[in-house]
Amino acid sequence: MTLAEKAYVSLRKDIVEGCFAPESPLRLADLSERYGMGFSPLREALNRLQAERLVTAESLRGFRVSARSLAEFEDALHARLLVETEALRLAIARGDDGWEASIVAALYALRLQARRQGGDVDELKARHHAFHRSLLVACGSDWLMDFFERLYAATERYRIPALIAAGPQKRDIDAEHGAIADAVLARDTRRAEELLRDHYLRTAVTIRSGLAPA
Amino acid sequence: MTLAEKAYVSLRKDIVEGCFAPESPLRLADLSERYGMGFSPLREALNRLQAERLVTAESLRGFRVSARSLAEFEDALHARLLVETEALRLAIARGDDGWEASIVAALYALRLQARRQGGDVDELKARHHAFHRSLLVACGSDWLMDFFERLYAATERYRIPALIAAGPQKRDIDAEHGAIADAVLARDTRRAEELLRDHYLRTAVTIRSGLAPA
DNA sequence: AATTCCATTATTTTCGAAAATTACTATTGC
DNA sequence: GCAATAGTAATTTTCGAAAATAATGGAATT
Repeated sequence: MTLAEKAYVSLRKDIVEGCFAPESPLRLADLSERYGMGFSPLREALNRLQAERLVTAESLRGFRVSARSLAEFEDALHARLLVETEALRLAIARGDDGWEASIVAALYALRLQARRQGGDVDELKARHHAFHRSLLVACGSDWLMDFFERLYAATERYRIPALIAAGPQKRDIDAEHGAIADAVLARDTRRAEELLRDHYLRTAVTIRSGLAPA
Repeated sequence: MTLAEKAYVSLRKDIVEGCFAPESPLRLADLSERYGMGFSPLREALNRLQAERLVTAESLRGFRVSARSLAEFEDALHARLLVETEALRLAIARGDDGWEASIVAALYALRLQARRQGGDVDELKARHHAFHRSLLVACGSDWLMDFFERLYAATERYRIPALIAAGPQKRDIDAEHGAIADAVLARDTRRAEELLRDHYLRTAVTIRSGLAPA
């Protein structure tokens, strides 16, 4: 893996996880020290992230972490529902046995990590992402999967801080995931779409309440 | 405008217009000579285009123009219909007088250029793009507009060569545009969606017939 | 003849410095 | 006191060379 690729992965993770505050400038000298590389690979990574809307660039004034706002979250949520319900419909129509098995496996792995007390939070996030991706991956559309990845990252920037702010959840998220998986495996398109939609709308409620005061 | 931005604009245009054959390698030395700049701004532009799926990169083997295939075209078309019908619905629901006026203006400008014999083809393409964008811009969703721009570029890579290959059109594209604009201005969501859909599906027929032999 | 190995060449990737631009600070003039 | 300004520092952007890696071609070996 080249340095530019490493820079892309690290920066993307750190931005999504909120290590850099929204709108804070991403100075090359700082990044160079933080990640231990020269300017060139960092600039390449920043350009990729710019195309993904995770960072913004202004001519001759460098790069900043993209702003967060309620409006942008609502927009991303709306786009996400559009993209994911369509991808889910296609996946249920097209998915084969291997796809079904991969959903079961992803859900199982997610639950293992969720129940492990004091487990690695990064690993939990990765498995959560993997589960949601597994539901859609059989849609067979590179474009929809690309949009899914973008929107997942965009909304994750809101979800993580909101979860921390909201404290203990009243929701049984594990059960929600289970119900979605059941509906998908039963090829019940309408029910799966509805459950996935509700799942995201419930998360949105938490995020909105955490975002309103800020 | 920085050199990297110029490189991005030029490269994007040249790739969409097919100046570089699909899958052909984009060698830095060649690009450096073609665009009259060093490697750094070119690499930054290529990284942005990679995030947009117009170029592909392989570690330590540089960049290539993304492949074209019937499957990818069908995928992009499908995603485009999903995104644009939703954006159109929102725009019709939300657009104000200024938006309506901008559609009338864009259509008028497009027709002027289309009827000008021997006019600048680049200008015609730009106005065609501007007209289609004007229909959607009132949707108020940055994400959907972002996806629109991506998918427009992706499908334009197929449309231009197909138009050349197909020769004189039997379609009255001008009338199709007019009908779409009329339906949108009448706020007839269902009809507007249907006409836009048909418009793209007709273009798709031409593209498929031009792509099948290749 | 086919294959492996090595040397050479071509190309990408990265760095460090130079150039260009912006941001900051202190000073001047009113 | 405050705006304009010149000078300085900080920062981004770009270049050219160096380092790293891949591709090529030819000789030696099986």
